[in-house]
Amino acid sequence: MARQHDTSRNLSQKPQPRRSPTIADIARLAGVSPSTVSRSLAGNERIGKETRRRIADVARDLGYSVNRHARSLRMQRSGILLVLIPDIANLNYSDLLMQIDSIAHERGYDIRIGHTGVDAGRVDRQAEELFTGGIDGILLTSDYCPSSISQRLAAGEVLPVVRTLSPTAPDERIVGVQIDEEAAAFDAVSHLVKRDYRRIAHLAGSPGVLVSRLRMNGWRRALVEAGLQIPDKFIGEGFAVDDGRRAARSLMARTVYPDAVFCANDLSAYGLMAELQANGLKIPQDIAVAGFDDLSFSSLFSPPLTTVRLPRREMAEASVRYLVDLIDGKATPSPDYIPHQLIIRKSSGDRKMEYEKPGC
Amino acid sequence: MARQHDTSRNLSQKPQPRRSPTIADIARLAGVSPSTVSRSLAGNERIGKETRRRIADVARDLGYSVNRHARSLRMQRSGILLVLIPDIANLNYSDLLMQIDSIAHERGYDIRIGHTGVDAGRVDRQAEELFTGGIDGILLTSDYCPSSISQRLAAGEVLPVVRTLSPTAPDERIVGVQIDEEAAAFDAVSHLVKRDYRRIAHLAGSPGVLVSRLRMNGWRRALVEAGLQIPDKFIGEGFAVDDGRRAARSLMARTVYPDAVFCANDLSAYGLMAELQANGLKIPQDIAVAGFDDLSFSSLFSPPLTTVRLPRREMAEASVRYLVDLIDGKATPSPDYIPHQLIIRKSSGDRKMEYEKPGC
DNA sequence: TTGTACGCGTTATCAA
DNA sequence: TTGATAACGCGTACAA
Repeated sequence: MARQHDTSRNLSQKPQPRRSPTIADIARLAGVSPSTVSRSLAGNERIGKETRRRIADVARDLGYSVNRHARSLRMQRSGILLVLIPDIANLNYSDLLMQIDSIAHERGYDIRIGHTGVDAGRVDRQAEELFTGGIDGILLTSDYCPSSISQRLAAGEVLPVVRTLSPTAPDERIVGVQIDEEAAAFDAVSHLVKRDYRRIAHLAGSPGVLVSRLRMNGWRRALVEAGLQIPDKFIGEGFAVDDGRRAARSLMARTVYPDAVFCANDLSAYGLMAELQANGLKIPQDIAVAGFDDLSFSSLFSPPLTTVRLPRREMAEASVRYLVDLIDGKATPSPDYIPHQLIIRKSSGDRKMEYEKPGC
Repeated sequence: MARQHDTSRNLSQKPQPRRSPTIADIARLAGVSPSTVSRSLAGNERIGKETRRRIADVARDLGYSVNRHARSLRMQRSGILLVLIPDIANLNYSDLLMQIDSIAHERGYDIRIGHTGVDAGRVDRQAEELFTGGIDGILLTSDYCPSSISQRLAAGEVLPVVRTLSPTAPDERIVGVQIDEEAAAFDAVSHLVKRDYRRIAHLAGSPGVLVSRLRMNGWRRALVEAGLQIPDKFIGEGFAVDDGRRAARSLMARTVYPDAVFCANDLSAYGLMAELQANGLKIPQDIAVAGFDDLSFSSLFSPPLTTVRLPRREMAEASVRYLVDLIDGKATPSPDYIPHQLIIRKSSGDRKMEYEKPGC
């Protein structure tokens, strides 16, 4: 029985958002024990039909919802996946993130974001929570891997960690979901060859990153198979828009221009195109361009950019599924390559074609 | 004393990632009580110098890190902010999100993302955690507000909820951090007028959204003040790229073209420009274009897009600070408008100017 | 079918 | 300066 006369406490307490209902509250009002409420709300237990209804009613009336921290503490399981992303404001990652979020949700998980590009120390701390129960698993999307993770991996522990997007394995033991980067680059460059471009330069990514080497290898192999000459130097390096701009300037400083450029990603291709166009060069008439990623803006540029479409949806799906299986302790076979696709747009138009460019 | 001979349990247990150290473990090894460990690790308590050192050493050796769920449960405080975002893959939001994340971190908070555009029911459930201790506060970035929040707000409760980016208040009681949308639109259109454009059309946003009405008002007012005719119809509606494309087609179906279009946001301006250019129209010679948002790609288009820069960094900073103050129960004055800025680029180039377009 | 008792890891209060 | 104790809200083994 509540003591009806003890109003002093109510009067003295601050206007704090009053405590939200717990299963104990429901139990009291429904005239059952807390454990019965817990079981009933969990669903799949043997509970009296009438009891179940009464509990459900009270819970609804009270606006009950479970305290996730209490549950996580008790269950030693949080239902949270940590996704490590270098840069949310990069469309390649944010698009992937959206897919991951939606698929994780289908599997009953929420995601937290670890911003590796901004503050690695902070991300390392977030990753530690894998061992304190704060998070259940980690999804890597770049070659960054928190030190605590790689240490334990090296010690032979099996951890719920999966990598996608990036083909780089910070540790061999981390399973990855990826495309065949080299084959994709090969396809893109071979397409340029087929369109009669002959001096095909490469805007390489970052030298230290495996994905750059793979895409470069694809480019090189395509040239070799076509019997074309391989330039001794790239026209530039880097994945950022400004790297593309810089590459364009260095390109235009030469005596002989390439007639096509295969860029390691779309972003740098944007910068390259913008700078070339700002200096009066026409794409693809003067120089053709191809990229890698297929960001949503690539179809909007004038001319729209030919590029390799990264199957982000499929990668998200496969990697989340794999990670969840790992968490559940189910052994699953290591996944195959996800199929990629070359999207041909006007930036690589056949140089001998007539363009529907009006005017001029 | 640990029973040295009780190895049976170690043998029988599965290769589970063994339990991570707790303060109890540290206490045992350091020869003190758990409470002392807790206080010492928390920092600002009166702890013996030697004791403190010993505890710190043991904690480091064990690789201890705090269990966030246990702490949150005990503290009734999670250190997590829920940010409601319609679409992470929209640069306007993802850029804002990055700023928010970084500033929230400075203030000691982590953020969780609520994807209102994808699954509103799910977001409503996430918002419920404000009352169960799962999250400490909510940051709104669109006009979407979870039902449980608006209900309690309507009931007069004071909640740690702040809105930014969107000028729409789902509820008057929610404080907002915003720019003067109407003035910004006015500035953009006035700039077009100054550049001698006379038939300035408007690609409106979504009719139901306040931000659309504000930007439209700014457009209208600028025309009125310049003594120009106000078209009886918009050339289209919507914020998406495809809405811009559609608007371009409807525009080109007319007998008299406008000579400039003020778009409610950059994304729709991208679509408009792409479609106009695909049909041989030149920007700005045939039609000038201005947008709103200043996404990072707007400087890359050819021609680069004139637009209103949304001060996302400043908005993130002010709104997070305000939210944290609200959580801490500090009364702060409602913030003023954040200053905006018009970024003038070539898409609104003076029509009488000679362009450095080569060729032709 | 339901209730009792306990523990998940932490911090706050109180007493020493 | 330190330790014992309780409590945050939940789920579950065990007993009834």
